[in-house]
Amino acid sequence: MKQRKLTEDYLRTIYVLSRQKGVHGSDLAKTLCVSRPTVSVTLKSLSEEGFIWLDQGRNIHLTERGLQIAQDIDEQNRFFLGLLTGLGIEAETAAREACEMEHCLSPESFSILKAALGQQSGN
Amino acid sequence: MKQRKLTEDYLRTIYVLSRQKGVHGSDLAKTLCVSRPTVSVTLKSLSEEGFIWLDQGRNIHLTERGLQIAQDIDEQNRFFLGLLTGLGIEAETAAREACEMEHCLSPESFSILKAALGQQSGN
DNA sequence: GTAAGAAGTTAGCTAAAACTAATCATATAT
DNA sequence: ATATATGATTAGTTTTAGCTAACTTCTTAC
Repeated sequence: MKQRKLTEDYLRTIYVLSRQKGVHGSDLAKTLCVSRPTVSVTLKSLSEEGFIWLDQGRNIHLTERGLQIAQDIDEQNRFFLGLLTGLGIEAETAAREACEMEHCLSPESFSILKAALGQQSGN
Repeated sequence: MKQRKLTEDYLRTIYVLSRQKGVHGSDLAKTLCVSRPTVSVTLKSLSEEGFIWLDQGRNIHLTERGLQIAQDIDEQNRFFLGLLTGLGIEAETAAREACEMEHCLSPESFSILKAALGQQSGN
């Protein structure tokens, strides 16, 4: 796994989906719009890197380390989404752009930005 | 040329360097920290896509289309750099993160964000 | 109990973007 | 004028991340 964005997209998706129900590889394939073999290979490397683990029912779970990243990225996503939609940018555009912005800042930089702009975006 | 970020990084670098002097492939290799052959191949595709052209002295020039992108990305870079450093984030971190953020927003979304936050960042 | 279907994996391919090594071209210095 | 050094390109390799096709499992229906 080389690209940070790819790891973060998988972890955030697992995090969001797992709040509804058990997450399987096929759910990720659907949500991330990639094939099941691609998911299979990517999950193997995420598992080897200690971000996720699989139970006996093939449900995907985040490790402590994976969860920390997923929560940070998810919070950044919601922050930037709120900021952009709050400025009147169309929902689909804002969603696409927030999905890019969520990968730019370290947790430290993000918390500084959030503290400075928090009031404007409603978060 | 598939990745938008790659195109934009090249165009912005050409734009910035060309305000000092004529830009050659070797200058880009140095600034972007890639090999000369990589620059050569990338410039070929940027040229085929109508973003740049080369004069007889092998100086690289932006086309109208390339210049528009380069100026937009450069302005976004300076905006985000100002925003992050203005919040007290360390210069090197801010530079690295601004170089990511500059690729996230469309010109339209950026101009809305700039209008809303312009006063805080000093831009 | 077996057939069908859904989920997962393996194998093999492709494209993008990087690299090194080698070659080609040009320009400068003596 | 020729040798050296600088710059550009070509060829060939590697890695990452995607794909399809084929195979394996597992579950469920009859």
